[in-house]
Amino acid sequence: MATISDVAKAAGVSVKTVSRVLNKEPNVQASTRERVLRFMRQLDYAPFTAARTMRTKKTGLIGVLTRAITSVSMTPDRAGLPAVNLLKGIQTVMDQSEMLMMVADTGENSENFMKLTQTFREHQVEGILYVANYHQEFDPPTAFLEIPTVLVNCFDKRQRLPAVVPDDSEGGYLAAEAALSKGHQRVGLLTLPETIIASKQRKIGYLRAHKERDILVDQDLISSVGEVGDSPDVEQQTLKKILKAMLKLKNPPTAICCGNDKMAMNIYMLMQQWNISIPEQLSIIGFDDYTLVSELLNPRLTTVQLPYVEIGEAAAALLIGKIKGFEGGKNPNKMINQIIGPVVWRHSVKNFH
Amino acid sequence: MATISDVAKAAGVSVKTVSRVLNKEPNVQASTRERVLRFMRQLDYAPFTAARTMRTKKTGLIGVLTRAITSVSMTPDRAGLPAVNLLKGIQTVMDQSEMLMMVADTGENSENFMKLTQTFREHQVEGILYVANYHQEFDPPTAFLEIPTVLVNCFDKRQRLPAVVPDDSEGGYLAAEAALSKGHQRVGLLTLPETIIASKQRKIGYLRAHKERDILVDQDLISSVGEVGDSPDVEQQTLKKILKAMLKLKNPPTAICCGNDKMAMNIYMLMQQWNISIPEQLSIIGFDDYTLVSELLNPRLTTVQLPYVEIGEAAAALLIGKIKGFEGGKNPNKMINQIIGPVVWRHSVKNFH
DNA sequence: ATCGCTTATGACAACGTTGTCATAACTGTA
DNA sequence: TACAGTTATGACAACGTTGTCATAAGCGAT
Repeated sequence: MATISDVAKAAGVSVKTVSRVLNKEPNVQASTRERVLRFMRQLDYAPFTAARTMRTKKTGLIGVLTRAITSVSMTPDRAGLPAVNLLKGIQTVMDQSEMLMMVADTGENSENFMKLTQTFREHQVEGILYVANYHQEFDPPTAFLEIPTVLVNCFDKRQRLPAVVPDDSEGGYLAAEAALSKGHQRVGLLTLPETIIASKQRKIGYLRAHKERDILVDQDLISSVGEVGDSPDVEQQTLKKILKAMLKLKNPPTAICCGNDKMAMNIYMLMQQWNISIPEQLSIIGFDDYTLVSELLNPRLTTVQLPYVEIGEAAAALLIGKIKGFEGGKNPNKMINQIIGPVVWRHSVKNFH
Repeated sequence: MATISDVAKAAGVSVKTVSRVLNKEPNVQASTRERVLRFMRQLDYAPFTAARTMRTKKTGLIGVLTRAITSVSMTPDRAGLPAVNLLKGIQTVMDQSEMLMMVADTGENSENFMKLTQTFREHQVEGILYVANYHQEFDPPTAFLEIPTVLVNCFDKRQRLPAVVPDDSEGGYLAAEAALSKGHQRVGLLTLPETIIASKQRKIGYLRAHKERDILVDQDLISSVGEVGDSPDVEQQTLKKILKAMLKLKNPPTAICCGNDKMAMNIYMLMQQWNISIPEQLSIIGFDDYTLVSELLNPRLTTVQLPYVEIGEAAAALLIGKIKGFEGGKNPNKMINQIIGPVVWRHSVKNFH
């Protein structure tokens, strides 16, 4: 591999001059610059990042710590939108900023986690993105506090680190509104397990929407489906039971807000079995806009978009801003940035007006 | 940040001794080692990879060049199994080998591609994995030939680089056999666009299966669905037309092998509309085992598994083998390694026996 | 011709680590 | 007691690059 001094020798200049050309510094004569560049090409010279890093302490590296890759499941699980979409958003921004991602997947065990953080430190990453695969709380290790870090899809309760997360409360509001604004009076809410943050927050939004419209909330129309560890089969059975009970009420719901699009899909299946037509007899509102599901269901699913790509972008922009020293991202001063997408209107909600 | 010489000074030894402890070299007295380690912890010392790399030229870095992240589509497309599963397999092996992935997504434009390759070179990656998002041919740039490289889900026609790809021919054979072995005599084949390598090879396997059983192939039962650029809507229309024609034949198929699970899903929808029951009136065999689809369809889909995780693992093992100098991976001597999964039996194929 | 100012270039040290070689301190053997 | 062989340690250079400083060359104004 040719080095800077090989080029210098060939071009008959000092290494410093080659360095200047390399870094596009001023005060190099055009003719000299040309010649140096010519010899660089000729010798197939490539700068040696390690040496450069040694002097400048800059690597152009961003460490991405995640479970998004390993969590891409071969078996269908409760999880909704694949978390890789977060990476997609991050990738886009990194690409524009000439930064390179070092992706480390933590897999299942969290001891791996500390080891990988250490490795990042040794490689002198300039910033860290910690990407959770669903909206959750996260207690960052001290190493994170020493390097510019942004949390993605999770947050630090003690607010020491900036975070970008879905605005689930607003999402729950939008989901309920999707039904209420079309004249529905009895709107059911089937949430993911209650322990999940998204469930709690969306319920808050759902309640707010009812309050704003002075529509009384019926607790019989609200239920969480299953526990966190449930197998898909168990989950499906639980859903069936709950839904059956809800539809047997003397005053059943005319619309149901689902925990995610996959749950909506399961409901579609049940409705088909029970010969209940969507949306004529029952309207369905999903969550995620997992288009693989929402666009393929029949009728297509009206759902609240969970903008993972956007969230990833915002987080990456925020981080780059922190590193480069200028304020970047959507709300640079807020510690927790919340983002939610719009309702994507399709054909699963009946209009009573 | 503490350096090796800070530690040396604190412990009252030379830097070289600290270096020896760091690299677990022999010939260090136990007591000295202890003391050095103690001061390392105390000073929160972390070795500086850049400096180390400068001497050793080893980085522990593997460059992964891919479109698997960007290609995670928000809009439903023809693509089958998400290519991130390949990354998942790779990740597992890298983790075990103490290697770190530098993931660079090439996105759409291929000029990016050369730039990223160059960046890898500058960062002194010890090996490169090029991950295509569907089985295709690939013409590697010369830079790839100078660094240990393994192609994943694609291959070099001139066989200069080792590759791991799906065994689509065998897959096509297995798909056809899934029907033939259950007594079907008229098995349809609906392929993805003909230009795709998978389509061609699977057809070969399909034909071989028929030949082995001395069952005549009827060209009317074979068709490719759509062109590469088609929108989902157009594709669905095309599928509808082709399928309608095929089922109207005086001697219609009793089973159909699909290009992928998504296509199978579309067929399920059509069958539902046309009131044709699966598998009683028509058996369906998928491809991919995209469980999100295959496990949720009703009846669950019998399909040929496309083992992306395994393929990723094999490729990574092969690369690590090349780098570490020992023979690794499944078939270290073959340039093109083909892998396919088994038929996953579910309930979409009728048994005539 | 002289001065001051800008532009172009180079010499040299430094970054943190490890490889090479030298040497001191021990060990066991004759 | 002397000698060879092993073990533990350190001094120093080198890796490829860039930051600092020095200096030479060119230029316009006096």
